Amino acid sequence: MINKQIFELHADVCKALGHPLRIEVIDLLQNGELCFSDILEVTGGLKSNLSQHLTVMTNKGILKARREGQCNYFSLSSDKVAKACRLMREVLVDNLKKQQIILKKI
Amino acid sequence: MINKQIFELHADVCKALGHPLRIEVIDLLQNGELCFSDILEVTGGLKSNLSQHLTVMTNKGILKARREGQCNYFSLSSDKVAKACRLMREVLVDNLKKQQIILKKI
DNA sequence: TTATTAGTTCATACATTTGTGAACTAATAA
DNA sequence: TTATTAGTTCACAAATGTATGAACTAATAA
Repeated sequence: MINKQIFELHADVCKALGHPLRIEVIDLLQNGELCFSDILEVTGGLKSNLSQHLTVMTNKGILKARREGQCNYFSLSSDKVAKACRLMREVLVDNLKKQQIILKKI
Repeated sequence: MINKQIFELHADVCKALGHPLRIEVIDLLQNGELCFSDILEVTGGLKSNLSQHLTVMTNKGILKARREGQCNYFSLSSDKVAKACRLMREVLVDNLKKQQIILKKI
């Protein structure tokens, strides 16, 4: 299949959403760009770990990086990422609501 | 942080998109429900493997399963999943276009 | 020049996901 | 009852992803 290659690339971009720290970063950057240390201050954890996650997200094209002097600023590559992320959050919320309804029946 | 739990749940739902076979299944189901063997016929591979992927997607609430006699029918839990998936595909396509432009400059 | 800030890269250990084939279950047909 | 169809579950090996701390680089300040 010729399409299998597309599915691999597509899944690869989607993988960039599949980690709690990366979701947190996407959430943070919805209000505009932030530099590395600002992101680190909010998320906590090791800087090496954050740096690696940001690198992955940038390589997969969901973040843009812009260096200015000592600082490295990160932003979402497009609003499509934020939109997709919000839709998946809605899917989560809908699931949790359904589970609540099931819970009440028991 | 109280939010960290949300990020974990959110990432967990997003993880369900991060595999080529699962992307292919989401693509397939955009036209409506299909039973297991119909999906297998299109995607190929081992039935045990497909079954496990479908189970994960169902558990994470992005697919619904409906048993009818011998057959197990699968469908997208909501159009939000399909929409998010299409947005991420657009992100991929935009990236590939940008790479093309860079390539031409070289 | 030396020190500091801001972040990246690397090696490695650890954890999670994935693929595989065999064994299993549940529904229907012979 | 026995066989077949349709799919699930299981155990385990292989591959991938993640966290950690130490070493590194590049830009600015003293």
